Amino acid sequence: MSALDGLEVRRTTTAQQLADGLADRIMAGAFGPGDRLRESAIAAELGVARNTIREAVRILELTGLVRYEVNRGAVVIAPTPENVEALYTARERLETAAAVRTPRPEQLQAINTAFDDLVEAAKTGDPKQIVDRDLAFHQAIVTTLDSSRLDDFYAAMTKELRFYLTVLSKDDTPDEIVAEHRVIVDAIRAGDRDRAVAEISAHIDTSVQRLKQLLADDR
Amino acid sequence: MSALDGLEVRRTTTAQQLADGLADRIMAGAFGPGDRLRESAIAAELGVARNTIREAVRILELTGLVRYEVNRGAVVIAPTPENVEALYTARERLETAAAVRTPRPEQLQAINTAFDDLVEAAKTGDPKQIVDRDLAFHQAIVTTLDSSRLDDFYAAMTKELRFYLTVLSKDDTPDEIVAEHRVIVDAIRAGDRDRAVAEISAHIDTSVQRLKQLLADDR
DNA sequence: TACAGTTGAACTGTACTACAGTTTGGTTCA
DNA sequence: TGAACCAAACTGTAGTACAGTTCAACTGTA
Repeated sequence: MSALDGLEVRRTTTAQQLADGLADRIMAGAFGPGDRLRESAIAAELGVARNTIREAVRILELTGLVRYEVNRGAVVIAPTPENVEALYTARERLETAAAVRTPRPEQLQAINTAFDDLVEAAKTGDPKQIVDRDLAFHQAIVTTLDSSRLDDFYAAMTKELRFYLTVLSKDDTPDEIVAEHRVIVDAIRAGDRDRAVAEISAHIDTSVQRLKQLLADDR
Repeated sequence: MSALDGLEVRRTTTAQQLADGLADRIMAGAFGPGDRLRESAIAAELGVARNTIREAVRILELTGLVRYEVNRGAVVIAPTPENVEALYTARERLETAAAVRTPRPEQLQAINTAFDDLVEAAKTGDPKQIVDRDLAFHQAIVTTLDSSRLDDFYAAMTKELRFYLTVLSKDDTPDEIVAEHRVIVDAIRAGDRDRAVAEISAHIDTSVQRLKQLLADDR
C-alpha cells in the first residue's frame, strides 16, 4: 500500500464522460425507446460543442444502447419482439453452455453469493435491485465459461436487457423469482448438469414469455 | 420477387464508407498492429475533413480492429498472447456448445458445403483463400446455435482473428488443415456429439498453439 | 372530407478554422 | 551515458457554416 495509492490523473476525455453520462440517463429512462438524441439540443444544454456530443454518441453506440440511422442520427434502441427473442436465445445458449461445465470452487461460491444477494433483494421488494441481482446471478453463471470475451459480451447484453426491463417497468413477484432461481442453484450445487441446463432453459423461456407479454400490453 | 428487387438508393454516409475502406486497408496489412491512425494525414490524403475521419474511425472501433487511447487516438489492435488466448477460448466455448446440438438438415448441409469449399481451397494452395474458408467453416458450425446475436459476435471475432493471421502470415500446410477439419465433419455427420466436441477442442487447441508459436517467432 | 402537393423549420452530415494540452523524437548539457 | 529540455506533430475540443434530408403543418383540390 503506497502512500500514493488511489491517486490518479484524470485519464479520460470529455466525450467519454458524456457517453457514460448519457448511458446513465438512457438507462434511467430519460430517453425512451425510439427517441432520437438531438445533437444541437444536448450540446447547448451541456455547454459543449456539437462534434463532442457527436463523438460521445458514437462511443455510446459501442454499448449497444443506441444505433445510428442515416440522416436521423442516434436513436435509442427499442424492445421489439425480435430483439427480445434474439437476446434471450443468445442468453440461453451461453448459460446452458456454462451449466454443463463444472464450476471451480470460487465460481460456485460466486454463484451462491449472487443467489443469496438476490434472496436478500427479494425481501426488500425493491424492483430495481431485484432486477440488478437477478442479472448479476446470471452473469455469475456465465463466468463458469472461463472466457473474458464471453463475459464481456454477456455483460453488454445485460445492459441492453436491463434497459428493456426498465422501460417496461417489469412487475415482479419476488417469491416466484427466488423460487425459479433456487431450483437452478440447487441443480448446480448438486452437480446435476442435465437438470441445471433444463432449469435454466425453462427459466429463460418463462422470462422471455413474460417479457413479450409486457411488450404486448405496452402497445 | 418484385420488379424493383435489388433497386436501392445509396443509403450510407461518407464516414461509414471511410470506415469500411479503412477496415479493408487494415485487414490487407496497410497498417500494422500497434500503428496509429493519424487523422490529419488520412484526412488530407483522402480529401475529407478531419472530423469526418474521426467519426469514421469511431465507427471502425465498433468492429474491434482499432481501439482508442487518450491523446494518442486510434491504434490498430495487436495480437498479444493474452488476446489470442482469450479469442480462442471464446471460440472453443461457442463451437463446442454448437457441436452438442443436433444441426437441422440445412445447417448440416451448410457445414458440408463449407468443408468442401475448404478442401477446394486447399487444392489451390492460396493461403488467403484457405484462411477464409477455414473461418467460414467454423462460422457454419456456430450457426447451429440458432442465435443471430452469437453469429454476429462470432463474426466480429473472426474479423479480428483474420487480421491476426494476416499480419502473422500464417504458413499453412493445406493437407494437415483439411485432415484436421475432416475429423470434425465426420464426427458431426455421424451424429457423434462427444467426438465432435473433442475434435473441435483439439483443433482449436492446436490452432492456438500454432498461432502463439508464430507470435513468439515474430518477436 | 380525404388526400395529394407544398412549404418551412429543425436537424444531420460534412467542411473548415482555431487553439490548448499532450506526446514524441531529437538535441543539448551535465 | 543519461537526464533535461525543446520544438514539431498530433489529439481533443470549440465554434461556424452550409447543403441536403426529414417531418409536420398548411394548402389546395377532387
